[in-house]
Amino acid sequence: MTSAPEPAPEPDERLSLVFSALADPTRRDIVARLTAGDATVNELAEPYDVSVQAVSKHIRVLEDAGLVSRSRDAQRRPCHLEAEVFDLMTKWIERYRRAAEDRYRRLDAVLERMDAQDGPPVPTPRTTKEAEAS
Amino acid sequence: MTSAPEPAPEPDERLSLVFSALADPTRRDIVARLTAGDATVNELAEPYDVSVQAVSKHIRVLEDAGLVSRSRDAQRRPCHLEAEVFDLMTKWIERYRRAAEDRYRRLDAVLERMDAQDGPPVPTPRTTKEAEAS
DNA sequence: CGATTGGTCAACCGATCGGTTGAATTACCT
DNA sequence: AGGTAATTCAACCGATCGGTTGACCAATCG
Repeated sequence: MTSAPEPAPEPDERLSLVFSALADPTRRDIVARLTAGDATVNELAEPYDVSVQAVSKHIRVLEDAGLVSRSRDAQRRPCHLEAEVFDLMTKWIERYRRAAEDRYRRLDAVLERMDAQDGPPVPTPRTTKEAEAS
Repeated sequence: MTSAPEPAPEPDERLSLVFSALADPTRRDIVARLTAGDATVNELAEPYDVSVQAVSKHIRVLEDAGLVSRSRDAQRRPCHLEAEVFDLMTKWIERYRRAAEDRYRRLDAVLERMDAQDGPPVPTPRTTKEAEAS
């Protein structure tokens, strides 16, 4: 009972966990430091002026988000940065960055056409309502 | 007093705001829908079964994070998705994704060397403690 | 003008968060 | 076996979060 088999969260909740985990500056700093190599809880806790328990909790959050994994080394539990998750984030972000770019391009095209002819009276970009109707 | 000039948050806090804003699935959904075009608060609130005030708050959070901007159109306040912020996130993520990759490459090199000679007795990756000493 | 539409402000509520302290657990070391 | 180092568990605390309801602007329409 001590180790539940982790019911494998669906990707949307996974994203929530990852973003939420990285919303805390201390947690981001821990991630940054782990890029230099694996580290134990005590090593990670040393630079901050909070209790070791607090850092342990932070690591737990990162672990639940899939950002770090841990192995066993005697009584130590070294933390290891998982790279895979960054791909997940990059994919999510890239999708919307690209969409925004496309929107810019479309707007540019409209402006160009407006410039070529005289002024059509609808310069406002389409709302989602209008988009649904198409 | 009603409109403070926004003291321009430093990049680290900015990252906290962005990640925190995107940690909520409703907010991510709003962002997704805004890629199809600008939309008003009421339009954005319509699909969800929460109050308009709640959605208004969500939009406020996205705005504070710099993810959306708003203009005026009569009594309407159309929301517009800001693309710039995604670059900030991508830059942050890419940095650590790359670092993780480098770490893999270094490990591969070590393993190769171990394979060429007989076995050097230190297969464990360096800890941050050790990294500091170098 | 008064009524209505679009949106926000204010106060409140239960849940979660980041932090604490104290006790328990686990594995090593004489 | 006893001691101690590394980590986690448990209970608690104040602050913030996501949500509600009700009142309050602000701008348009009759």
